[in-house]
Amino acid sequence: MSMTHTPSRFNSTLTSQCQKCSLSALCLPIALADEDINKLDQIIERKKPLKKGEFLFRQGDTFNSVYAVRSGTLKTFNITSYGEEQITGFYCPSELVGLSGIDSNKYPVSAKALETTTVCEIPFSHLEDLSVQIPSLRHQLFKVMSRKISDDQQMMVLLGKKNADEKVASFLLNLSNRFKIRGYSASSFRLSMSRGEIGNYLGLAVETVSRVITRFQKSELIHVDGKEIEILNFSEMQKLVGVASDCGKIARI
Amino acid sequence: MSMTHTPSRFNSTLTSQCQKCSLSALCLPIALADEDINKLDQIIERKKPLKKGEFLFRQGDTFNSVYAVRSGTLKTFNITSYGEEQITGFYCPSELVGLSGIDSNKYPVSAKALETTTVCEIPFSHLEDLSVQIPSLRHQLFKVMSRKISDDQQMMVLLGKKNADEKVASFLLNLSNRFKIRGYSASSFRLSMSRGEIGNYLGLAVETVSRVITRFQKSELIHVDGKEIEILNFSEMQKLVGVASDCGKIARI
DNA sequence: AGTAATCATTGATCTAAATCAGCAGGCTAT
DNA sequence: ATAGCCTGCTGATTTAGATCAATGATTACT
Repeated sequence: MSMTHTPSRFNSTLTSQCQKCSLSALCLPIALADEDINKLDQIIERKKPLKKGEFLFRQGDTFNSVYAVRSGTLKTFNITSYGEEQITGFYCPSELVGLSGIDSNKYPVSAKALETTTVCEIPFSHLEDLSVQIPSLRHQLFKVMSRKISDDQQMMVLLGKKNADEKVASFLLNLSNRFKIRGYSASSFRLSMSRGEIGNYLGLAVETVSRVITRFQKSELIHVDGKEIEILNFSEMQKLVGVASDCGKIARI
Repeated sequence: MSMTHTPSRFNSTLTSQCQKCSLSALCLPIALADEDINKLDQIIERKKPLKKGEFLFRQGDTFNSVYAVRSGTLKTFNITSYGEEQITGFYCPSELVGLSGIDSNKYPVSAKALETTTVCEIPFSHLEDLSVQIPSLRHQLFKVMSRKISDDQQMMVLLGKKNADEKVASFLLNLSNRFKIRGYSASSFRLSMSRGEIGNYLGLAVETVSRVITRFQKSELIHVDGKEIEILNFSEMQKLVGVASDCGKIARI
């Protein structure tokens, strides 16, 4: 064991963690040269796992870092003036959480683990500095933020214009695609969030989510067993959400 | 008239347009040194005014530039799979349009003028280059994008959780604040969008918008004359939208 | 293992907002 | 001017989804 620093299971400077990480093709290192990945690697802190229900940060906390999910799932949410929680997003491995804190230097949302979750902490000031040295990293960062903006706008369309069936179908297909991109099955996966959380996110009552899911199962679009979901009929599901506008969206990385 | 380039009413290289622009304190030049403002100024193209109904860009167009609104108002919208328009935002002077195009190199929305509107075109590749030289510009750009993300998330809360009264009240107070920040009256302004466009944006039917506005007028919260709006009772309006969570949001630049 | 607590499902009822429909005031184009 | 067309307003009716209520099914706790 070295005396000068304490390499841990979560942070070794001998070899690049990012290079070994199976998510590097989806995460910030995308399109970076090996030596640049190493530079990025050195500013990243691997944190110890969060247990289900633990906070990564809270609404109002001072913003210092963005976080890349390594494993598990997070939700972000606001507390409204009536004290209810409003979920603004779910985050899968390789996705970046906390970007909304840059503007005001405080996180405008809280982030909480839906299951045991590990994240890479990326101090934003270091990331900004590094983005000056590495043009492709800078561009990637702009792309990630831009992507977030257009995804959120799609979400606004969903909330403003779609009915319950379309909302739930969009949600399931969106998750399916995110799993697919990460190399998991697109047709069979486990929901890490509760029906209540799905409803909260989609602007629906729990009961409505439950009824829609039951209805989808009866019409053999999906098969459900608790939190396990299997999508049986993709083309019908896609028809439901409106293939033309959404599928392109949903299919993009 | 020079032979080497053609200075126009909209683009003079002799003096910095940005420095003279009354919006510079709100727009990208915020916090820039004079010489840096000049550098920024030189990559910006002032475009000739758009007439009401003209497009700035269309969904699917190749992304090259972001645009700062100089005067007038724009709306951005998606065309859904059913061919309906879904408005995703309204843009006032000093606000940046087109950031959602960075990711895919195509604009995922269309942008259209609601009235005679002038914009500054900012080629994004130049802006990116310049952001390497000017740290405060780079940081400002990250901030603007971050701000957009958190504003859109507030909009998601509005669409998902609020009733018709709260939606319309939030909308009016949000506009009011944007006018106030720009040095116009916070209490008295003109809506550049139709009732139909407001409803579309808020996820409400035109009739509902009309009824809510009439109701607000009857309870003396506002006074309305066509597109002219006067807010008579700010505190009641703020109570309606839920002061705690939204007002801080709405009040920020 | 056993009990409490939370989560999910289903049915009955209610309601906010959509839809349908009719009309009036402004604008544009002839 | 005048016809035709949007835009906005209001009333009547309908409906999708919320709310209320009750009961299983999972999960968490000790």
